Amino acid sequence: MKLGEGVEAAIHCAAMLAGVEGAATMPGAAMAEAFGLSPSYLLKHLNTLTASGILESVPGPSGGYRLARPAERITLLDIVLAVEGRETAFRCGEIRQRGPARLDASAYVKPCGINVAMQKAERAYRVALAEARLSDIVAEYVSDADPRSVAANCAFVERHQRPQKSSSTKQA
Amino acid sequence: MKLGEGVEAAIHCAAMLAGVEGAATMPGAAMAEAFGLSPSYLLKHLNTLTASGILESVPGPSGGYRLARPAERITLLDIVLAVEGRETAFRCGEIRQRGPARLDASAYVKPCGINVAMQKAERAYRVALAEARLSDIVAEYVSDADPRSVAANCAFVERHQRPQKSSSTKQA
DNA sequence: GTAGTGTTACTCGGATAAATATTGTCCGAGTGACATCGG
DNA sequence: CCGATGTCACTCGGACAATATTTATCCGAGTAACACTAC
Repeated sequence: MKLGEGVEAAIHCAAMLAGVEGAATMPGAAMAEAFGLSPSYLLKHLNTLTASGILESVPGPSGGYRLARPAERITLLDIVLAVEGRETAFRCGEIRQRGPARLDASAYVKPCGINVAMQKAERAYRVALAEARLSDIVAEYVSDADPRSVAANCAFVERHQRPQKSSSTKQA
Repeated sequence: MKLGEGVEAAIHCAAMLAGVEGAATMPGAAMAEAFGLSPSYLLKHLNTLTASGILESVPGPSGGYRLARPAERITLLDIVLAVEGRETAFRCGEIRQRGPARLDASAYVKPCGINVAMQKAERAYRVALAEARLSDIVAEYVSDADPRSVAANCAFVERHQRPQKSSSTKQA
């Protein structure tokens, strides 16, 4: 029961990218510097988020990352599953079938009760994460957090975001 | 987001020990054979459960393990926390403080919103696990599972449990 | 002055090592049961 | 026959490797901006 370090970084980056306006992008190196992380390692996680369709990446100068869809349609569950993998934390190995006397398959058609209970708990976990939209996280941060912190982060975003001239579709 | 293999084994062992009557004990080697696991490795997890106060161990011949308290007072959360550790899966590294301009501590008195959301989800997970009592797991198994499986497991318990002389020696 | 072109610098992306946690195995300490011996 | 005693086998417990996963790093492919040259 341990989440990787990268989950925290991924969520923070996504929240920061939610602050960039329109189709502008922000380089991964800037976010790495912002959070004091290894640029190369952060890139790996951002790449994973891109592969999962949460972020979009633009190569070349003035390139970087941006959200692939509005922050209202991105949940913490999306990010966690992308970084940590989609499979459940508890995986039933069906060790009951290796029991004292292995009966034939007809005795194991009903699912293992332990597995059911564990999956039920994990579903509650995922539901709670799915209810946390990235836009909510950002909104609460802007309204509740210390104004100095908000101002500093907004200034950082303004300073490092790279507007896209030939942007195809999105305009704020 | 991955639970260790030992969690499944620990829960199955606890469920099996719930079937042991009175103060009788069951050797770890028997449970290892029952589930097709390495005896030495299973002992490690059972030892952890003992250290956490969930199981009791009796050394010597006719020794083994038994539940330290009634199955009604043991939840899946107890077992999971004992095996996987009590700390939360998501640990906030406060990377927000390593941001662009590190403000003084007064700007970070409010907790990180991301951490709050993650902990809220994990609390839901733990609540669900805490609601799953070991006695419920066993009861549902006895009533719902295939009768052949129940009979086989009961026979196995009867065959391998070691009654303790210094306590109420129940003979079935 | 303007358009074309070559260079350059900056970006992401994947392949490659180090560190850490998990899994698996082994041997030793301790204890109750059993057989033996003496009364 | 009954009790004391020494030996033994069986138990858990912690220390020691092997493996898998996570973390961290480096170098390469691609692209748009920039500077330069020619017209």
